[in-house]
Amino acid sequence: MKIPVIVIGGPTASGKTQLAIEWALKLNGEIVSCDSRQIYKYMDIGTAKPTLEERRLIPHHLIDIIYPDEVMSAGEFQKLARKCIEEIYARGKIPLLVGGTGLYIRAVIRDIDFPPKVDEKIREMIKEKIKEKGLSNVYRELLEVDPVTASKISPNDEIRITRALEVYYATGKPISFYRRGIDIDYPKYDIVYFVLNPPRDLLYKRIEERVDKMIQLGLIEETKHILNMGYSPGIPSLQTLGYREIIKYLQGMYDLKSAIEEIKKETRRYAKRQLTWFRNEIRVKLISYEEVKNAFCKIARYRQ
RNA sequence: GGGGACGUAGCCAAGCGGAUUAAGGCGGCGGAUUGCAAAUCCGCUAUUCCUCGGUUCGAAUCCGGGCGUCCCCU
Repeated sequence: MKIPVIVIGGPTASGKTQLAIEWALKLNGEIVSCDSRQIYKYMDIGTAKPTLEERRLIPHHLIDIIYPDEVMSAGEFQKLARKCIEEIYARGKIPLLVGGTGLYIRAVIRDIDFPPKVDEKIREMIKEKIKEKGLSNVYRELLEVDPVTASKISPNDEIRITRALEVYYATGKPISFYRRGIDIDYPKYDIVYFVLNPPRDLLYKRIEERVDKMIQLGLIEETKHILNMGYSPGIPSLQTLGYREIIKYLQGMYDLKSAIEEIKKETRRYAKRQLTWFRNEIRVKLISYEEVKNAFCKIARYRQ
């Protein structure tokens, strides 16, 4: 028998946290956060983590699991989340997978096998090569060793070109080899996948309010604090929306007002990207706030 | 009342008679996304240049009237 898993996705500021807690209480569930930023310690305000009270009310997993200078990946996350889900279920509770990182959710619930871990040195080597020979030449190289993947990637997409090439060098096989036979079904668990989909104007309003609130709560101080601990402003975790702009403000590249405007704008765009992802994810149920109650009926059978 | 400047997409803005089928930026919208994903990347977004008329083979570009905005003088 497959383990039942309730998935709640949705764009940032759509109210996932609150809904998840509400449902977890009703279902006797526990929450597995599926958020690529809330995994970081110290980054609390800017990632809108659930409060300590909320976490006391319902156990939340996979929050605060690594330090800002550590790196998480979809593959690593997949393992961690699956372990959580199994443990929760073994405890006689219902796992709720909730968050805004669509790729992480997909990695957990679909049957995706990621290529084996690649030595950091290989990536460094490729980055060096890009610096020396230029991205277009490195892209041409990918075109030769893995034309299938290359044709799907933009010649400007440095991150994906690097990845495809590093997998090729590390394993001798094109990354497209590892993508074959991916099942688009949900073979792993018994999934009910909801996506919160508020009207665009309401969502944007909520984003504005949330960003203002983050500033009030001390996003600037939090950023300073992380920097003071010795973390470099250049590390991937600090490229996170919000922290990135505040760092620029602290460096004098923005005045505060512009920084805040920039965060709002970028958050809107981020929400849009999330919606694109969720909209095109298979077998999801997009629900408005009005439909939330009705949606719960579909999962009420799990109530104990 | 007199003089001057200007009026190009939601906003900013280039073009100043024919390589324009009207640059570019911002914003907006859509999409991709398989071990960095709150990252990264891609696409779309003015059949028309305030308006009416004129000059011309040809006008956003020149001329005139109208409307509007701004500045200066009185």
